Amino acid sequence: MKGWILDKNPLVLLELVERLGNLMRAESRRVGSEEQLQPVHVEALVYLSKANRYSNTPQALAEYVGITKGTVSQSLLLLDRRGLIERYQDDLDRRVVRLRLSQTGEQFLYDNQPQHSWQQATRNISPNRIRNAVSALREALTTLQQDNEGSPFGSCQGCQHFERLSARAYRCGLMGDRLSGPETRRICWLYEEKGTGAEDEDEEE
Amino acid sequence: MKGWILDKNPLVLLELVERLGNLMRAESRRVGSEEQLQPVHVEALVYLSKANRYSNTPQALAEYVGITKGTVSQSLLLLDRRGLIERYQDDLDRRVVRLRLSQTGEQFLYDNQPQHSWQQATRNISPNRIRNAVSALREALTTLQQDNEGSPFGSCQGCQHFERLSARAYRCGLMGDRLSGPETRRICWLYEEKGTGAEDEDEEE
DNA sequence: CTGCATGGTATCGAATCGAAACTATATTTT
DNA sequence: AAAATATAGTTTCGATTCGATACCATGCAG
Repeated sequence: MKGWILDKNPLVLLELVERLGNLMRAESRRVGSEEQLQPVHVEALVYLSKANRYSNTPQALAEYVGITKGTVSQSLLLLDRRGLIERYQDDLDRRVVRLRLSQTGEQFLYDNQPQHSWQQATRNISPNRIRNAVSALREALTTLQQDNEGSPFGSCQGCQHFERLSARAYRCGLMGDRLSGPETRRICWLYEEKGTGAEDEDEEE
Repeated sequence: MKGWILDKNPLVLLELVERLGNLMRAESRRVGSEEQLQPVHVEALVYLSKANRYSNTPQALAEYVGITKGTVSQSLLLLDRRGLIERYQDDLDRRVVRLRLSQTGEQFLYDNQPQHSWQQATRNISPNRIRNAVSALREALTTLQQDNEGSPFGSCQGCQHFERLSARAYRCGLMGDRLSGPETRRICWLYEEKGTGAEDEDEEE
């Protein structure tokens, strides 16, 4: 048994992350209960409100919420029946389905504000402390994703494919598209850490 | 410049917390799959390994994981059948059921180490940054719990009922029991924030 | 054309989940 | 002390998620 007290213990941090995660999940449950939506449905809507053009597909969503594509397909069916999202085919690859929030979906998020309680809860935390916490958790997330070789999910800043063409013009080097300023802040599952290269290469034995 | 303006945005922090939560949940799923256990079962085992004498009940567990007592009852039934936990009646109040990990349960956690990947992921984060992150998240948690009037869940340090009798003797002022050193570090759902507490300063790196 | 990979859907059984009814023990009121 | 109420858990029910698997359609390589 580890006899560590103190806030420096990573396990204390894990404890907090899990508890906060549980509470926000409960919040999603509360928000969705009125519309008969499960937490995962609310999460999906929130995700879609934040995903960029490469990441608004069932597969990306499945990776993001950590469930299988079959299950996601079910959830999307439900959300579609309720008119909260729209599904349409991709032009180039007709296998892929693209997703977007419908007007009703946008309205739902606007009315219910799943993130409101979090904003309230963090209103008195100084920007500095937020930034420090973000920094630490981001590092944990990056390492965790590398270890599990799961999909990254990040936004353009910090992505190795991100290119700045001029003051206000950006570009994704991987896909070749030009990106608007706001789009560079959305969630992308093609994200790859701008590593120094020789950091943690796969060393098998 | 390493810092990015948006890092100060609480929503970025929420995003990280939720993603880390999802990943750890997936980790629980992975850990439990071998024994046919659902994530919530693994979470319950981990909780029981950390709960103090006032918090090893179905009700506390239900509050902690954020599901209803009926559902928890089901899960406990399953864990009992598998021999991972033991249930016994409380002496004073015969309505309450006390829970503890069985030998098999302890062994299961020891063998599978649900927290291992987290420990790995945070191994390179300096104690200072951990402490800062803990401080920020703890404040968010406290406020969130107050707003939702949910149960607190904390450990003795920082609890207003905590009394230090001598160098190594402690006491819970609410329940009146003397507590061992290790016990003061376990999870307690009677926790109540010490009203006028110490303010933590911001530390930059 | 053929074979194979990939994105998504359909189906099925197992299990969670909340709600509500229910039991048993405690506590408060009358 | 009896009655009313509160509390801790269990049980039951129907709805839903979930993973696994099979399946379908499109893309792609040879």
